[in-house]
Amino acid sequence: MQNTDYKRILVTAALPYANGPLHIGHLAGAYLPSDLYCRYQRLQGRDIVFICGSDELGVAIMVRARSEGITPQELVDRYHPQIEAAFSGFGMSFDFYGRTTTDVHRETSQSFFNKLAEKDVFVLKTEAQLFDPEAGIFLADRFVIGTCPVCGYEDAYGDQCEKCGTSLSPLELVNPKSTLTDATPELRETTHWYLPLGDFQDRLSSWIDAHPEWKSNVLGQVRSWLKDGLRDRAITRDVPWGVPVPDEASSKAGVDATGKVIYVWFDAPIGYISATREWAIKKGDPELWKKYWKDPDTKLIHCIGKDNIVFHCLMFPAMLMAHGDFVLPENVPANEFLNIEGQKLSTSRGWAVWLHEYLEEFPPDLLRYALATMLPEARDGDFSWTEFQNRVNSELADVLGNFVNRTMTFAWKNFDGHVPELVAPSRDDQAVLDELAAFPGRIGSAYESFRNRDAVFDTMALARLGNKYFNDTEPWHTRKTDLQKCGNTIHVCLQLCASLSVLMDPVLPFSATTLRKMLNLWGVKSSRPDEQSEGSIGWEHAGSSLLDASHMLGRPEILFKKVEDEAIQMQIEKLQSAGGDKSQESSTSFVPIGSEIVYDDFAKLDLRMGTVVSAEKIPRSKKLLQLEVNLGFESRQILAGAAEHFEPAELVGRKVVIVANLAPRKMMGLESQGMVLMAEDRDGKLTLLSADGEDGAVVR
RNA sequence: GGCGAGGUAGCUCAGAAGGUUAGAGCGUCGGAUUCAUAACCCGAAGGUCGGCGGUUCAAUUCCGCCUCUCGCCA
Repeated sequence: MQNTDYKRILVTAALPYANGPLHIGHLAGAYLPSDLYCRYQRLQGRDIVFICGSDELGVAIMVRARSEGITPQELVDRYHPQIEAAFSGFGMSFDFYGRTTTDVHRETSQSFFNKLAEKDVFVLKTEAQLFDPEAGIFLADRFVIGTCPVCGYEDAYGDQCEKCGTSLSPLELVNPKSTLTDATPELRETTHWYLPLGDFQDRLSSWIDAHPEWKSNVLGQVRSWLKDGLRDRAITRDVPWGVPVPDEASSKAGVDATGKVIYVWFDAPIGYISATREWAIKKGDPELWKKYWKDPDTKLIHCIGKDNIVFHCLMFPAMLMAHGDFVLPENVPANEFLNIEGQKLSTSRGWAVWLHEYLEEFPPDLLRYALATMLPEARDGDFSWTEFQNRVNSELADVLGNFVNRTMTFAWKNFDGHVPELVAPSRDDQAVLDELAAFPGRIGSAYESFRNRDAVFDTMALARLGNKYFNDTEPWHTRKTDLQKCGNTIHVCLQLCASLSVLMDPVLPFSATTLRKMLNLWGVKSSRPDEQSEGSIGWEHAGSSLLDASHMLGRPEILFKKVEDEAIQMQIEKLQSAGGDKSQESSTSFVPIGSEIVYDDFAKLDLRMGTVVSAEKIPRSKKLLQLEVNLGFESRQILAGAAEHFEPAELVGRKVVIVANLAPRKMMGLESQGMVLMAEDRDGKLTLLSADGEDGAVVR
């Protein structure tokens, strides 16, 4: 149930991981939605604090720094300011943007950890893990590579072979190697703290059950985890980059915690708390943070992408429950993912729109608006540059910008830049003013329930209403026939502009400010935390007239310039060349030549010619085709992983080379008696290997 | 493989305690208009609501199976 009695709101946006720049997916997932919400709430005059910061700890950053030959601190010192600058360029209105390498964060995380240790929440387990003797650290599965015991692929990861898809544990690899140093890992015993999530299962379940209003994608995911049953999760790591396990906890447990740190997923959400503490310190009231984290009158909202659901809906709440002093999140409105031009976003492939690059080309409001209309609220969404252009040109410029512009220029041309008086309003005039009164409530309730797209759409509807009213009342006629009537129209249109300047502020904060300047409208509350605003005009006032008759307007200017085709074309080309170059780069590299063999090794293979007699798809398999191959003297059933490359019909009658003495193997319940040889291009495309010999001919 | 979320007009997406002609914006086509950023306004065409079955007087909406996309887990 939604409690509306909260006295204050605390909003957190997922901490971006400081190992690279931000892209459009970040913005669409967590940051724009949370910023819309916070700006709206500030205009409502609510007591709200908006917290975010860089997540700077953890193995991935350490590894990245190592590969660049710099220290982890140097790496995060590079990205933290970049990320912060991109956020600020897009107008993210954080009350505080922190980072997890601060003393306050270390202290906060450790005391949280200690508190849980004191309460005997943790479980300790000792296990053998792979240790890199050269780097002096324990290795996550992912950082061990070696030869796959199943298919012989030499660069299989410790958790899975990417070639044959087999799930592995690092201990199964032949010739395991550390990806950090190439050293051969050794098995060593190590002890770790675990959070026994199972102990919280019942409390988490009933807490989740009390929130049927959460988004279905979130509830579905969380219930699925709960149904599976929650397992213990290790919350410490043997890694030299993180918050050290505190002495109190380690001596209490009697464990030497040298070199052990708190797992990044444990300390990162605590980063919300530590950033709030730093905010309070900066405000000169160091205890102020407690009001937002510990007073049950606080409504806590976590804005995240869907990849973070389990941590924010189960793990962190369990931590907060275990600690006992903190409020639990009231909602976790997670968004889905945003694709770009129909393809999954991929930073490694260069398929991304980087925020700092965008800011060099276009004003931030354009992307804020376009993204807000495409937010992946219920399912994965798609960003395309032409869609961006359409949104900007036909909605921002044509509908909103043009409405403001036609109203303003009309007022200047015919009323000397003054707001005409409203005298004896017609039924049409009054009807529009009445409609206006409903907008703040309608848009507001959409923001309130995280339906941001609806909110933005309804905002634009006000400009549409204005255009229609302008057309219907035809002031360009009435200025000659009935100046009073004409004045009424412009009066009402100007009121709509003024209201828009407030109602559009969450999505288009920069343009809203420009519009207010054009209208010479002062005294509106700020939607930013850092601007001292004496303003008394808030969200609810936007439903009524904000401009007095004879109020002097400022000069009109174009609010939104159209985006030209060339600019869009450039962006598309840039994207494709970035994405294309990368894929070419990876595909130009041929698979390296395998290790040398002697003739006898080759002679073991019995290769034969054959003819495909029949071919059909195997119903439940994506890759496999079931082939009947005639070898002249006998017929074989062979399963070939070629379903994605050939239609069964096109294989029938083809001459093929097969490995005839390969041990039979069962796949999908069918026996495969051999293997059809195919050539695999760098892009993974398969073609048959063939010759003209008779069926059964030996291939040498 | 198990689980979760989705598959609705050309595009981006709403919606439906099951019930007369399934909606919006953009795009397209036609009309009207000229104050305005060749903008605005009006109208029209466009959908077997992923497929197949079932429940029902009635399903796109409920149930089952299948299929495709994305994700989580193993």
